[in-house]
Amino acid sequence: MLSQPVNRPLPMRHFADELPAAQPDGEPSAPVRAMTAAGEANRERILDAALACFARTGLSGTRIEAIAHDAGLSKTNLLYYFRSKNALYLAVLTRTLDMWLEPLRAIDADRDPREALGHYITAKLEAARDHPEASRLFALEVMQGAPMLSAVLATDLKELVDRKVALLQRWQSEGRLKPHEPHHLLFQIWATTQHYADFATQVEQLTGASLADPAFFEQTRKAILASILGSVLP
Amino acid sequence: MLSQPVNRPLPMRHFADELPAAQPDGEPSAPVRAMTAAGEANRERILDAALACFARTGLSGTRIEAIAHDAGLSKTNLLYYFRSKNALYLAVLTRTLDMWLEPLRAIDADRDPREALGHYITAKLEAARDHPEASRLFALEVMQGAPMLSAVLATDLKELVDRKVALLQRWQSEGRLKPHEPHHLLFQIWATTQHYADFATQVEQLTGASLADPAFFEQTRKAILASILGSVLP
DNA sequence: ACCACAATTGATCGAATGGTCAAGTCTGTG
DNA sequence: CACAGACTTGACCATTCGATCAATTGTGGT
Repeated sequence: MLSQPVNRPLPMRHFADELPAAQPDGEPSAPVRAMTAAGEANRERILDAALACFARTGLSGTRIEAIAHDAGLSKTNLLYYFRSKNALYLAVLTRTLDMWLEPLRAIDADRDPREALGHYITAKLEAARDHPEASRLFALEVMQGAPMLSAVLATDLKELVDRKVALLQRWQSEGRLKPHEPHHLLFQIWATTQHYADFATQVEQLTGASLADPAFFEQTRKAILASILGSVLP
Repeated sequence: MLSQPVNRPLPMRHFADELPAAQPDGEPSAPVRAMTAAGEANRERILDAALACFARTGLSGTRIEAIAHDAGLSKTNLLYYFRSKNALYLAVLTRTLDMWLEPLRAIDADRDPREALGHYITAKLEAARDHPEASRLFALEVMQGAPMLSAVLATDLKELVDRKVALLQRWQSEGRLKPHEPHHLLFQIWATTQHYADFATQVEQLTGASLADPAFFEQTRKAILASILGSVLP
């Protein structure tokens, strides 16, 4: 049984905690005094270190002390900035989520379908190359049933995807795309691009290369584009 | 510091332990007496329960007691069959690996490329439908750098993949497949099919359906076949 | 220079949990 | 039936790890 949280006053550094912050900004409404520059920097370093650790060993697999060590702080000091491991995990997730969803938003009704989808695939593959930890973090989270993210996924992501699916359907009805269940198209793009981040170990073991290698990146991009665009463009 | 393992005699049930068993069969070389029928059944139930648990919460996230509970045994009794959590985890992995790789082996030089690849994709999608936990287990393991599987992956899987890649290249040089980097073809098949198992939560949240629904399964299969076969068949 | 509060630390607590031990009970075989 | 050894159990140990607390140091603003 958990002991009642007591809810004593204590440091205002702990804002984006268990529940999504009331202020979407993430900043505390009226802290008595602003956070020191060093403090801000520490927060960032912690979040970076936490992302790396959580992406590598998952929530339960990472010791809070390892994160602190990687960030160059003591465990206790880390707990000063984030009241609990769960709070830190959630903070990392939310901080990364926007960046992760952004490319999808860029699929715009004004653009040419071929160009929009091509850009999207390229952007996703670049994200897989530049932020593989973010990809792995979400993969781990979603694969385990998204215990912390299900709410956001069911609302924000769902809504965003619904909009894009509608757009793809419109393009289809206008004859600018071949008939093709839009959801599957999205899944296919996600799956193939993220595969190179999530399973980088395997990819490297089998091909000897990684997305960090520009030639391999371009080869991969071409392969994905050919397969996916080929099946949806008229 | 770990205390020296002591290595006392003790029960012979513990065979496939930390390291891959000397006997690939997995059976102890000459047990004083054979395992009881009930014992065998328990072993299986433990492995089943462990697969489900590990796939849901990962190695560090599952308590050994939860597995025991799901299998209907006491924790101590489970530890009688598997000397440690790691040993059990490894046993689950190896037991599942063969089943997981089998469809790839079925890609045969004698068969027609279209038929062989079509069968492979279908088989992988069926596996994703019928054994999503196995898919998730491997995904978790590989995403974390395959700490327990890297040896097997680097040898068995690598060798198998090399053979199939060579076959695909031969088909290409014979003009029976369009030129297409074979590794990417395999990755694409793996990524798209496994996606429906690994990210089932997300798929269900966004589409309201799962592979368990025959109509959705068939729709998915068609979509994947169209995209992948379309890009490699002449 | 002072002071309120941010930042940092080391000691410590307590629950969770992997694993051990000693003592059984059950069962197939001679 | 007797017994060796498979199977089962509950008590217990040791450690890890998240989290708390009290106390100290650093620092920005007046």
